[in-house]
Amino acid sequence: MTAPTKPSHTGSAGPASADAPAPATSPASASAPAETAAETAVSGALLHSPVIDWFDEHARDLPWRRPEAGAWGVMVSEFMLQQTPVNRVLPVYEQWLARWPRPADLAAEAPGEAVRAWGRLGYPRRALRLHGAAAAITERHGGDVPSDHAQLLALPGIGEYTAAAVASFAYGRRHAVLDTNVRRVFARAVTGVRFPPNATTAAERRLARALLPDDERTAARWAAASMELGALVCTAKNESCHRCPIAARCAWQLAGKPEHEGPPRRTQTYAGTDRQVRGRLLAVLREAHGPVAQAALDRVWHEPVQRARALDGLVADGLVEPLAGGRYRLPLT
DNA sequence: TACGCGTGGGC
DNA sequence: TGCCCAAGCGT
Repeated sequence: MTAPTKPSHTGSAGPASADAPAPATSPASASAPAETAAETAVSGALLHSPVIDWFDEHARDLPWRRPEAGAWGVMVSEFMLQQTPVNRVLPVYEQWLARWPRPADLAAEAPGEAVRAWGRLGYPRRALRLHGAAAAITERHGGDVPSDHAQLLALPGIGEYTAAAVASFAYGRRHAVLDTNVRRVFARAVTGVRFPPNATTAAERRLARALLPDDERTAARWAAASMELGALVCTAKNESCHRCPIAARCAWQLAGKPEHEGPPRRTQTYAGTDRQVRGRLLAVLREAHGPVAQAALDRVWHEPVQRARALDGLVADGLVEPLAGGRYRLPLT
């Protein structure tokens, strides 16, 4: 119930408190400038107000941002948004919350029902983990989503980003929320490069912490605002610098928007992989309400070795339950 | 650290 | 058309 809706923020966005003296050793690529903590603090304070003001004006009205979503709504949305676009999440989110309005409601269901309701959002292990997290919340936290970062982090499917996001968005806590959007905004606005490194670095975490406003409420607004800026304006492709509230201070803009240097950005293959086979197998099981015969699964992929490997993988992951007589179903337990 | 893990839309 | 991308996590 503590979801911060649209509080005033214009208060003290105090100077950032950097814990580390200075990132003396910049990453191998030399992409990060050797900023002092003091310089970072100054630039951070200059960024907060324009970005938060922009957010107040342009933030999307998303269901998990409404007060009635609660911490559970925020948490469900964060699971679904891990690598899946907002527009595809919206309908599934609404159905999910209507069916399981509290963690205990989901925990009382078979995990296979979570997998089925997940539909075509992709990465269905997230559904299993969300079910597991709901069970853990019911058992260990009396059915309430914890607000403590460490307790969130201990739940299945919740990593560094999601723990910070739930604590910040649902409870207004002060955490560096470092997702792909924020990393891109920082890479451009502060570091002056087009894209962040492939994997999150210690330097990025330091920077995110240094840029975090001291005031808790302001920090939570900043987290949501910087993320939204990356999602709507400072996008990976076709960025809209003309709409950006900090374009005049953006290091990348000031440097003439240089092209990406360094290692190629990671791209994932899909066609012909086990992943594609797993997707087809699970699609059959989702649509069948009951055990499925081996023969029905055999039809989704012609190559028997890969097909068997994919099915074994699904079973090993707990997404599929093998039954006697070569039949399979979504897991009941 | 790098990789495996789904799915669909935009260009 | 392929390729790139989308609020990561676990190992």
